[in-house]
Amino acid sequence: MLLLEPNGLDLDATFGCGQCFRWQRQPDGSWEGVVAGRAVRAAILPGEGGGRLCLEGLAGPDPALEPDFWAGYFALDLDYPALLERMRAAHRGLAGCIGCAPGIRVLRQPFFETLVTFLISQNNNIPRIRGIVDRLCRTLGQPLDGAGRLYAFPTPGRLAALEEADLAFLRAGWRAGYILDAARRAAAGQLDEEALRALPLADARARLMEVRGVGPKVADCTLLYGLGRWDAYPVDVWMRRAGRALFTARVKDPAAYLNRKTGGCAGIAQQYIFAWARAAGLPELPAAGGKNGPQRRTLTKKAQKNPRRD
DNA sequence: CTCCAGGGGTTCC
DNA sequence: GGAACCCATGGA
Repeated sequence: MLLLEPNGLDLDATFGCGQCFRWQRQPDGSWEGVVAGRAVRAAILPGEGGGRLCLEGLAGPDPALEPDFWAGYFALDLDYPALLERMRAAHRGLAGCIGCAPGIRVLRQPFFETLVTFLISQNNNIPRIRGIVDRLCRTLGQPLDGAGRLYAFPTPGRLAALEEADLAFLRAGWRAGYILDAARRAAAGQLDEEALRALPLADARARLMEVRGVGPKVADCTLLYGLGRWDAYPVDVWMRRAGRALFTARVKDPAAYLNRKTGGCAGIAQQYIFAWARAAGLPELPAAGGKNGPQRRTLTKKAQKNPRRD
């Protein structure tokens, strides 16, 4: 068992915000998840000073032996309270967004699974993403316990040997081919994690986008969540982007900006803005400049399907 | 039955 | 370059 200073970390908000898909909430409010072959139960124990983050090992190395690994995963090595204070001070609209979920932390997730899960996430919704990822791990990941409940994420090598038909059980649609291409490149050493961490941002991004199915959005999410590239969006950049989003929308509709095809990632600020959008109930918004205007597409589709007039 | 879910590839102009 | 369309699924 490992106890860490949570520094304001909110597990529900962090695991539920759509940056990760393998943590499962338990009836008692704790969370079970597998990270890089380590299965743990996580909970915030009440106590003085915001309590303690408690990590109980379920399989793999005991968390107590790897405090740095877990502190890194939860980004506890960053002074998040100070970071949030800077963000709040720098932008009024952003302050409101942060207020909706101040306990969200951008996790540092394993590279390959982040890449694959965000390939799966495209044009998809969170419950189904979770289902596909679960089937993927359950079927092709290494079992971590005797109960058949905990599985590691499949390795690139395991996936690289498969054909698209072998992944039909995933029911992931066209994304299956993308997964295989990513796996084959990773297995062949064409997606070297350390290189991607060290490369200038634009180069790392371009390298990722060589993978079939990786566009701007998946690349950005992988850089941020899976490669710890905080520099992908240095403070001034994400502040400017978030600021532009909020100002453009007159602090009314940041989600419209975030839904734009290439502008989806506002770095560390992104999840707070999404939290704001969720709290505000965003669905009916007419996505400003989205991939294709909803009404338009409907009309076109209808017209195509029903060419005859009356 | 229709829409759509936090993309991306392809194919037009 | 931008715009339109397609891609497979499953839930509402």
